[in-house]
Amino acid sequence: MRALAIEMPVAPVRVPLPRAKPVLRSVRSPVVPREDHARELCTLLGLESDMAGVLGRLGATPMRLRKGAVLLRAGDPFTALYIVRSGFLKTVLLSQGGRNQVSGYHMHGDVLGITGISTDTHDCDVVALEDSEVYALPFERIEELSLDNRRFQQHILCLFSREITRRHNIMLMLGTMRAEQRLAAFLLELSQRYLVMGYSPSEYVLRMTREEIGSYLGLTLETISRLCTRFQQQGMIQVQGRTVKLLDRVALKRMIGAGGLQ
Amino acid sequence: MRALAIEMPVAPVRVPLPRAKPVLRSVRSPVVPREDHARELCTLLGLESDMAGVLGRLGATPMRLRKGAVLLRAGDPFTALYIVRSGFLKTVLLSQGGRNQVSGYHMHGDVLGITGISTDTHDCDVVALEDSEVYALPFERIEELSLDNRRFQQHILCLFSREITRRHNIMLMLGTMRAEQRLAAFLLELSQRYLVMGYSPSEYVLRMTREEIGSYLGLTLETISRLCTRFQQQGMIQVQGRTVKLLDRVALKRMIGAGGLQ
DNA sequence: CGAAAACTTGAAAATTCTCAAGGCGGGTGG
DNA sequence: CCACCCGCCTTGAGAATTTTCAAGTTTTCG
Repeated sequence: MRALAIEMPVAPVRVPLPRAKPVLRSVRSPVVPREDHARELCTLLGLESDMAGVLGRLGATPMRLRKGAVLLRAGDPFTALYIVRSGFLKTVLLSQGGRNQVSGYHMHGDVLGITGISTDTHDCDVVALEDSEVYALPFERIEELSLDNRRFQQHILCLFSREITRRHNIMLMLGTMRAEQRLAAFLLELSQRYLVMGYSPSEYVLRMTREEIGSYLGLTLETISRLCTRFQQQGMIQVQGRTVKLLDRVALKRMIGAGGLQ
Repeated sequence: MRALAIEMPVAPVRVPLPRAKPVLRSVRSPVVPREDHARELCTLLGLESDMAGVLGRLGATPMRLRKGAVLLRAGDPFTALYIVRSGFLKTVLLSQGGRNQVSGYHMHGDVLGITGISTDTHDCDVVALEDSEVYALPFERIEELSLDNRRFQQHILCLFSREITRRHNIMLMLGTMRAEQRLAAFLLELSQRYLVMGYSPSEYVLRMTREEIGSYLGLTLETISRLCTRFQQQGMIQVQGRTVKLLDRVALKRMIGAGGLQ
């Protein structure tokens, strides 16, 4: 483990989830009974609560990351998978030629580090874009549990499959959409994620710079900036620094649907 | 199974693998003892041969696909994974907006259909670009075997992980390379695959149209065509219809390394 | 052999990048 | 507390890349 600014273990942050969907200015964790990590893991992984007993044997270690902290660095030995409890992280792919690209943004419930399995080494950096909490799930234990428990095994495979599907969507975006469509898709994707997490889907704060958005979308920061301005002029969104309001969701969706390459 | 032009079962095609690396005009299968599918699966999956006994319980079904035949169509129920024995196939991603993109080309040893797991439904088309043979591996049996056999389980997970890594490389290509770099990377990738399979890495026949190459690379067919011409003028390759000779591999690699977005 | 599909090439248009300059904002040290 | 600095963002103009449209050629296959 080469991550530096990591403190552990974590006492869950006790911030009650407001009833009305709040503007997400900072991602916080739901209230969880202290020490009962297993039950929370059930939720995070999307398993039924009767699996909590089984998950207890995983030996999940909660970790806290300060903003800017590195959870994984390319080249780190692979020992565990990670699942995000709270906060916001990015994954950065690196290639031989100094090429690099943000390949994903991660929040509550996302799984990190899967690609390390085949090479026993992680192939990308994972960095916290704000104070975050993750659980480290020792991979050996995951394998053991999978051998024991069919439902758990199915769930793990399902999870892997979903990760591939997510990449497929990114590939479709990079390969077939033009700039404005990519940004619209990106904004709506974030919106959807926040909605599922119980936050306002129509107003949120970006956790990444224009440059990072551009990297993820295969565009330059200037293009992102210009598009934000244009979308605002067209009345589809309102941008104020990193705060975004989606004013015309329908128009954004229409923009994605129409045209594109070819 | 909605695939139509499928005949089964298969008597392995008996074409001896020439000693000198032949120009790959048509992908053929290596000689395999009749009926001993399990042993061949070991090779295809990259498992040691002592796993053949275990693999026998998979109940792998060989299938033969004529050129143009559809192995999977988006929406098909998920029941099995497939592994390519011979031939050449493409995967086509489809999205709501009529958007579609070739997301991969597959040959000897590649696994298909992984993304179906999470939704119980396949989300992309798989089409044979030439006469091909695949094994269908009933997913239930894969799960059962995984519960029984740790090494097999590890291998399956490893395989999934590798598939994600493959997507990562495509994302890097689409997100950070310009047209000429993408094509160079594509040609070298094919070359590498053929080398591993024991065919000439410096001369091969493309199995797909310019349009399909373009779709995979996020470019138009005209761009592909122009780039082929230009690469030829620059003496890096020689193209004659679908036959490609790589004349200056170093130049191609240099082209990928240099520059790009940003 | 003929039709259809695939490919090449040109020219103009559109998109996106690059380079450059300036503004905003938040945090730090004086 | 204020000024300053640094990172981040915006905007413009010109350049480069890639697409689009159009026409003609070659190849494939029944």
